[in-house]
Amino acid sequence: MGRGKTVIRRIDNLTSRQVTFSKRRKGLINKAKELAILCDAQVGLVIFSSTGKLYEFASTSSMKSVFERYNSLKEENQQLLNPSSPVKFWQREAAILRQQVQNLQENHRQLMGEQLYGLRVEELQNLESQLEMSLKGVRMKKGSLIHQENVELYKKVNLIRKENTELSNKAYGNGNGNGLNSYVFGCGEGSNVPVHLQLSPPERDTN
Amino acid sequence: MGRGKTVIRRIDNLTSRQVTFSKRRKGLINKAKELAILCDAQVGLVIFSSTGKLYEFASTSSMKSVFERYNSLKEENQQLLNPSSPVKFWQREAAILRQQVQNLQENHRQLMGEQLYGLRVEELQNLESQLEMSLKGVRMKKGSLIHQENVELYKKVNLIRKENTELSNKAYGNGNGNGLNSYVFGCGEGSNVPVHLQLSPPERDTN
DNA sequence: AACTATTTATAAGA
DNA sequence: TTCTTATAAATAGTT
Repeated sequence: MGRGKTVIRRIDNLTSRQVTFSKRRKGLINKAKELAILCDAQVGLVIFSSTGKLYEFASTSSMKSVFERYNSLKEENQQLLNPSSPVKFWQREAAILRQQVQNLQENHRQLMGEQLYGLRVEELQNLESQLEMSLKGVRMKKGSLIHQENVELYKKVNLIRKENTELSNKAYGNGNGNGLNSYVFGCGEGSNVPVHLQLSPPERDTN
Repeated sequence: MGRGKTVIRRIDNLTSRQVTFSKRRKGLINKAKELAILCDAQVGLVIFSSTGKLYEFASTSSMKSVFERYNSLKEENQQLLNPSSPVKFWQREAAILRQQVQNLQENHRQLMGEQLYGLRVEELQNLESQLEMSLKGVRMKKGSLIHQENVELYKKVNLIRKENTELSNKAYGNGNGNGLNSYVFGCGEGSNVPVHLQLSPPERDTN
């Protein structure tokens, strides 16, 4: 890809070899990244220049984890002779779990309304029903939670109001106030207007 | 490089992800080879597919030598190379995966409208919005799928109708039939009633 | 698995 | 080194 066709053979000229190395190294690492992201793969790449300088890329946290995975997998071949080895057990365990994670992830994505490509109309219909059910459940829960909170707030306000009344009575004498004046007490600033509290109306259902 | 510009983001569709993986993996390994030859570099490349399958390339005799060089340069522990405890690795792997499964399962249950106990109103609100979005996506997908199927059926029916007309003309001579008779042909049994097909109305949106 | 329209990478030149 | 540009190569979408 360039001004001329290139034969794959060691570049003799030092300068152009270095330039090519720099360009292609960048390209290679970039492609490794893209593969990892696009295809959900784990990639480890190590490059030593002819002068011994190290360049690396690992799609996961560290090159170490890539190496470990590589070695563990390679180890499998040697452990094959010993079928009852604990390594085998854990490898199988990991494989099962990995599959489980993949299934759950796919399921999750579909529940999030993504990755709907392969589905048939019937399957989409089921998904839709499921989502409607879920939505209903969530809305009910939210509604009852809000209701409950309101009830508690209402109680609290009533309690405070009662306290106010009692304080008012204490301050102005027992037979004096009619109880309505108690509202001018309150919390000092900002709350000198009577508050009319009631339960909030039930959540409207948009369905 | 292809029929369309590609955004670097996980490919949702499983099939095309696998196809892309296969193509790009080949390309990447090829580029790694070329870099090694052209620029006289030592390259090690390890790729794990999302299903856990291993692909590798090492420009020198073995991946091990690449790792050794890497480790000696990084001055890291050499125990990676003589894996004294592959069991440990797989145990850790399994633990991580198990945690992942648990998280996904909890998430899944909440998306299914279950296990909503600990959530606050705000969290429920977010969940509700998410579900509404998902539902919208699913309905759109379903709608377009049904529409598409209808369009194709419509085309097919038109084609068959045309064939019928032509057959009718052949059977009764060119100037003879008025074309309507063609309907009495058809598929033998069960379909001797003229069918009036049209595109179905757009999906009603219950939202 | 092929094909091909496009995009992307890069060789050569500045 | 870095930028530009012509061209080779890779590959996304399609068959």
